[in-house]
Amino acid sequence: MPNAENRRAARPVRTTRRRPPATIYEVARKAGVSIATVSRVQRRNAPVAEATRARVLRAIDELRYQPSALGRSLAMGRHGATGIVFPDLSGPYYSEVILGFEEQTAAEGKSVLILGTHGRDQATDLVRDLAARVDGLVVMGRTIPDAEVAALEEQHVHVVMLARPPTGGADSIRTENRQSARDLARHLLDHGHRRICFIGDPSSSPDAAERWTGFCEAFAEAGLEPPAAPTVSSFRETDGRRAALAVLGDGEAATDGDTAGGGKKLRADRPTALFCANDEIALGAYGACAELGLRIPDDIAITGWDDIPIARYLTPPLTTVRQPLRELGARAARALLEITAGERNSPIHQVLPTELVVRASCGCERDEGKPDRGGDPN
Amino acid sequence: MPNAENRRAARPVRTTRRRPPATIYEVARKAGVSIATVSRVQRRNAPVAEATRARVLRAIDELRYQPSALGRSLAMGRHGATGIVFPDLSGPYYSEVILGFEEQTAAEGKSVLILGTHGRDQATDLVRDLAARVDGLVVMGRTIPDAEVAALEEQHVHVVMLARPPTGGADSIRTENRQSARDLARHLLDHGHRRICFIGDPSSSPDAAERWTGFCEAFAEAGLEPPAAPTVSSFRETDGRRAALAVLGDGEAATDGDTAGGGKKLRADRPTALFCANDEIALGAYGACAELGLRIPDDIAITGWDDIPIARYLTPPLTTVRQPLRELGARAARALLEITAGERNSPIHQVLPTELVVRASCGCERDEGKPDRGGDPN
DNA sequence: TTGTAAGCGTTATCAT
DNA sequence: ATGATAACGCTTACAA
Repeated sequence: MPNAENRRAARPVRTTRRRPPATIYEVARKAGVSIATVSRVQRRNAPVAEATRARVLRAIDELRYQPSALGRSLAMGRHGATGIVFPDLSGPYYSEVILGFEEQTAAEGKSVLILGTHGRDQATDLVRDLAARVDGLVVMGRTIPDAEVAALEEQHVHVVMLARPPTGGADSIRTENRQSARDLARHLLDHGHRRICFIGDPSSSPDAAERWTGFCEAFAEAGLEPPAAPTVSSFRETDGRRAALAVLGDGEAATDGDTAGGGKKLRADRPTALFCANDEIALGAYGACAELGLRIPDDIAITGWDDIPIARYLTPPLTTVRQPLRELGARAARALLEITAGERNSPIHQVLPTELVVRASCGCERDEGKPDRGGDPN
Repeated sequence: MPNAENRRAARPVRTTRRRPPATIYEVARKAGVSIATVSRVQRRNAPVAEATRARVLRAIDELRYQPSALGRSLAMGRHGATGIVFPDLSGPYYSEVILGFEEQTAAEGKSVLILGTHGRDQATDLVRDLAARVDGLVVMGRTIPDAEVAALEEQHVHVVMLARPPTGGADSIRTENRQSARDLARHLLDHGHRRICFIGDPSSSPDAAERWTGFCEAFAEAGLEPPAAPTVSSFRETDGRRAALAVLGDGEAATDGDTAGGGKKLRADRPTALFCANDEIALGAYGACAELGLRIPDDIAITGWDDIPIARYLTPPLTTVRQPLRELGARAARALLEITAGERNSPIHQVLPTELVVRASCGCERDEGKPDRGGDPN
């Protein structure tokens, strides 16, 4: 057995001599009752005589007793916590989703654990470990393979898929992509553009894949031949810049750090519009155009996706597609809370609508109001 | 708000009848050993015969055994998790800090719990509850009162203060404010400005208070009389706009929703420069100026704080002060990991340097390169 | 090298 | 209304 002696003695003195936290036993002894009674006093429902309750309460107060979350969870068989897993945690996308998720979950008195896999190869282990600490978790996109999701469910961890099509018996919450992409591409076609380049990586995420599909469908509907393939780029600004430079410039080395850009030589067959898979890529494209001396939207039209806060402040303001990010997180939370509470035993699948936000970067003149964004709390 | 119509209804019951997760006992029985041996196989250090280990490993695999984090934590007396508490979770500030915090903590194999108090009055209870689930936690700014921090330490929860001066025996990590604020205000004075207005709320956070102090010191150093008081505003864009409208306009109702603004009438004694306590406020000020027909920086200079991603994309680009946000989170994590690991028993206090980022909104011409920002992972 | 058994701090089921 | 006491799943002296 773990020797209690050691535990309390060993610590190399932090000036304030702190005694170990009080347990339910100490409270019981001090109040002259059994631990069962102390426990009852804590759980509201149980019947306890007013007098006893008062005594116990006083003991609790004097001992500054705080029940052990561990002991309680073990006894009850539930963690009272949920987790959310993302491939990455940087950027406006995640913070909004997390915000929505946390708000809902905390309101329910549950704790929130977050995990970013950051492309680490032990991602599966990390997720598995997280799963062992929560009653259920939300997994985003292609963070982990389908098989792993199944394994998780096997382990009795309720899981909700975020921005990913249904898998197994898990709930799923996504935003609409295909139709919006089709509308946006159609909009570009209506502007008269014919050589439109899709910048993004359909193989990197379900969302990107659907945007690419919708993009192609717009061409088909217009009786046009869609581009054979997308110009691959991750969802990062620097990568977007590189990709834009590649399709617009004439191949002069466009190294990442090369501020001078690839010179001003432009490709003859360059596209007249760039359909970026997200706003960060569009941001990179803006930079590339600046380097190449291309004016937006006169020389080239650009569209993004997400409507991140920066979008409306760019010059020209970025035409994009807004996703209800916070709502996405909130719904994921609600779904998870429902299943962990056993209120539902058959999976539901939701697809939240997105909204085309037409600004000036596509060639339109329109613009609109101002938003409020949360901020530095200090 | 998206419609719930698309919630697809019930597919019969969850088909997979899931048996409860395997325990260490089942593994032991299946492998023909004692639970102690199974436990030993899991903790690497313990000596176990190769043959036995193999048998146990196989049983673990077949049973898909995953040790209970609860049981383990209870037995070991540690949670293997840390928490971080913010007053709010929206905006670029938090996401960056959290990112830095999570990276460090996850790398150590520990889980991360996050909590936003969102001004809820039960904030203290929420924090106390969180504290019961972690080995230590980081508390930002004025989320909870000093007394509560002390109480937490009493409960054996290690705490690290973030963006807040030292309290009790807790570690503290902050960014430099006073000197930078002085430098920035001085810069404005050097531009010839004399009526400079500080927009922010010193009473809302230690950071804001220090910025106000430094701001005033710059005047004193220049032999000038500093403004008597700041123009109070929370850290939000809408509030910043309202405040800016109040000091610049001549009092026409500047209601929040009033897109038309307060007309074009300007105050005669209006300031020639706005020193905003953070970038969000500056953003609101930009909007206010647009409404009032004031050109930046010709008619009025504006500065912010934080250097949020949007800052460099504004027209004109915003002069501001950059804080090492991710580093702030990372350091907080490291400090926490050190104390929970018992590697240190006397508190340390760090103040990270900030960097003045001069762009065009203050009246300077300079500008600089492009950044990369994390993003939508889909 | 391996097994036995005593905790860890709760909740919950019995009796009383 | 209250008290014993058995779980809950694990780690770890100590014995064998």
